[in-house]
Amino acid sequence: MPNKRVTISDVARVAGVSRTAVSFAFNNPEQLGVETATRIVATAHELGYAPNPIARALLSRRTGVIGVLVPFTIAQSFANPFIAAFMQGVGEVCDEQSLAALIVSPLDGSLEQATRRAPVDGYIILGLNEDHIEIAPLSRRQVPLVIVDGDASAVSQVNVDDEGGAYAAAHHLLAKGHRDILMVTFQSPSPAHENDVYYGVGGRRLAGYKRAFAEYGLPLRYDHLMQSLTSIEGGAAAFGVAWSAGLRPTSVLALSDAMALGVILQAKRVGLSVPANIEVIGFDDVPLAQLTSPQLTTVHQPIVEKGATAARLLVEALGENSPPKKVLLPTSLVLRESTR
Amino acid sequence: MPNKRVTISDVARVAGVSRTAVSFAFNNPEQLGVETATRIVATAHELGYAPNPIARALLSRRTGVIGVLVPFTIAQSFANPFIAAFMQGVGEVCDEQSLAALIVSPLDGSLEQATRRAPVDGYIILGLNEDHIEIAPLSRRQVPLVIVDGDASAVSQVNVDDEGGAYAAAHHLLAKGHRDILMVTFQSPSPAHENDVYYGVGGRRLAGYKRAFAEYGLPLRYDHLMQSLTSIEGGAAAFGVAWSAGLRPTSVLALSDAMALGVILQAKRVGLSVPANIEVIGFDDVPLAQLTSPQLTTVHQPIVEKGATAARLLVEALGENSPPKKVLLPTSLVLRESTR
DNA sequence: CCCATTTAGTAAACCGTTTAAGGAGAATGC
DNA sequence: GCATTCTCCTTAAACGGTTTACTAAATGGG
Repeated sequence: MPNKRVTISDVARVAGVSRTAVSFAFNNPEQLGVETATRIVATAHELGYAPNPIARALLSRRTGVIGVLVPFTIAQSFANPFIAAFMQGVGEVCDEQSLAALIVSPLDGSLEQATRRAPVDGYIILGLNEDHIEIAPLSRRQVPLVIVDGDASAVSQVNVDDEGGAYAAAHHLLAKGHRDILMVTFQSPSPAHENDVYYGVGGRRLAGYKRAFAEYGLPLRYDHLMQSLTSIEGGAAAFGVAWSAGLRPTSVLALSDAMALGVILQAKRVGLSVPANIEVIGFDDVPLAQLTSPQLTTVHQPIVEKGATAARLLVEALGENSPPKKVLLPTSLVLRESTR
Repeated sequence: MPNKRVTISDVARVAGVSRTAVSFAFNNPEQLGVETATRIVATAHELGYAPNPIARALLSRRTGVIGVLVPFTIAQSFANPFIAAFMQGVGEVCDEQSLAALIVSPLDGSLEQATRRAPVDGYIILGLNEDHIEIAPLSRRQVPLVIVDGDASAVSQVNVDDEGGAYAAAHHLLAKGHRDILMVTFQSPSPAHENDVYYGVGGRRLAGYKRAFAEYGLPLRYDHLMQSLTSIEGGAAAFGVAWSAGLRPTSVLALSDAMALGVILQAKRVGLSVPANIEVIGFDDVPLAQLTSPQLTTVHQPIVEKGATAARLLVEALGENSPPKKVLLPTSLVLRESTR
């Protein structure tokens, strides 16, 4: 029996004024006599009145919330150190702009469905192109967007040099003489063509590996490519499968740090020591990578900065007609203990 | 020049029907002739119409978003492994109930201000009592609430056995003969009385330490109690100050894992080896605690479950008049490598 | 063939605010 | 002393939907 929330009308009635007067008392006190204004405020306080943010948002067309569209469940997102670091960057801008950030996950498997329900002013979109089937309706509706780790022309985008970073990682191993290199990859969301492993972030990173291999006159061996989920468990599973299949690589290139950590875990389980018996390089350089043992050699990308940049671009896009911008952030190979 | 969003009126006009008909076409198709309904849906699709979630929320009094009120900035929250684990639990319930979760941070230093702007259906409140000055207005307004790590009577609450867990940790060290124990604590938010270190989570944990000390006929020595921020840096700083002050403890009790990790870091910096020269016990058992080197001995609390429980209770509170519930989850000492 | 019922749609009210336009009375200008 | 300007407050419309009540036409039963 939650007795109805007290509205502006209640305050108006009790104070014996119009609803407009109450609104003025808070937002435009100079329109009112001092005595009336203070009386209204007092009544409001007494009644425990707080303006309904939804009603306000409807009128102002601003919720003060920005959405971050991710292809994971909410639980997975919070468990994912990459997302956590990214959101930290988004959060910095939100804090400074007095905004809030909402993680928007697929609803019944559909991101588009989810966007129909989320009360947000605009979206940062992770890992999907502007013309992706789930995203296109948004741009069509002129919803302010920023694409991260994907392609866009009509809206702003933020990317990192995935290809270059991956090249550096693969080159490093090849230069040290490794020839039996296992690659652990994740599935790209909805590739443009079936079996198109070159789509999206994963594709760009693989392209980097490929270029390095090519420089050594080697092809990218698809039988040395294990696909799994981008999580510690996924990485462990991938290495487990490879090992069971009889592969005995001398090093591993993982498409994400989480997978790399899983690989290391599983390698230890089958009795290998890292980096003595097998060297492992990850990708992303999540904060966690410095805390594990061994510390992870990985391709650094400025995740927090990426999040902050995306948020800043979205804030811009929320304003008057601002032209779309393209930002490319650098990557770099960070040598730690999981390689010799 | 973002041409206005297409509204239900636009669709109605183009399709040559009333706004009601358009609404029916989506929510109540059986009220309409099949031919009309499909025509309306087609027009809507063509125009790229999507109902405005805000308008909908205003009418239904439901946004589908639950707020998590935390005393940190958004950026800090996402960087905080405890919050991350907690939100993972909240997220599990959100995923299953098709809800979203919004982290609500202080606005201009005031949580109460922040709650006036957030478009949410109810709040999970971390670490503040129901009658806290920032919270009271909410309960007064009958906003559905769940208090976590705090006291409540009119609304549901979720707690863990902080006192018991802390007791176990202190007891463990004392039983091994330690007598020179440093305690690293964080400041409780807005204590009931000035200098009341026994307020809130921190207070309950300290009380547990105190009980263990008492069993050994020892007082809680306040000159062995360093207060700092609950972060890795904060822990490092606290140990640094203690060390500089000439303290040479044989073990450390930290009120959070983050602080414990900071202590270990700083201990290593001054040339100590953990656990050989100094033993360290944390609190919380964040997922990270198992990945560090040495792995952290700590008091386990079921963080994810705590988040999920809180979310479930809030979902209940969102429904018809449901009585408030009190849940107490257990804690347990987990021995790992930071103790011998 | 007439009355009752169903079908297919509409008009109007409502959710809780803000804002543009306006009006009554007091103060000011000339 | 009358027109004009302030001051202070109100009325009404708007934001973008949903829902209740109602109506006109079609159908059915006897």
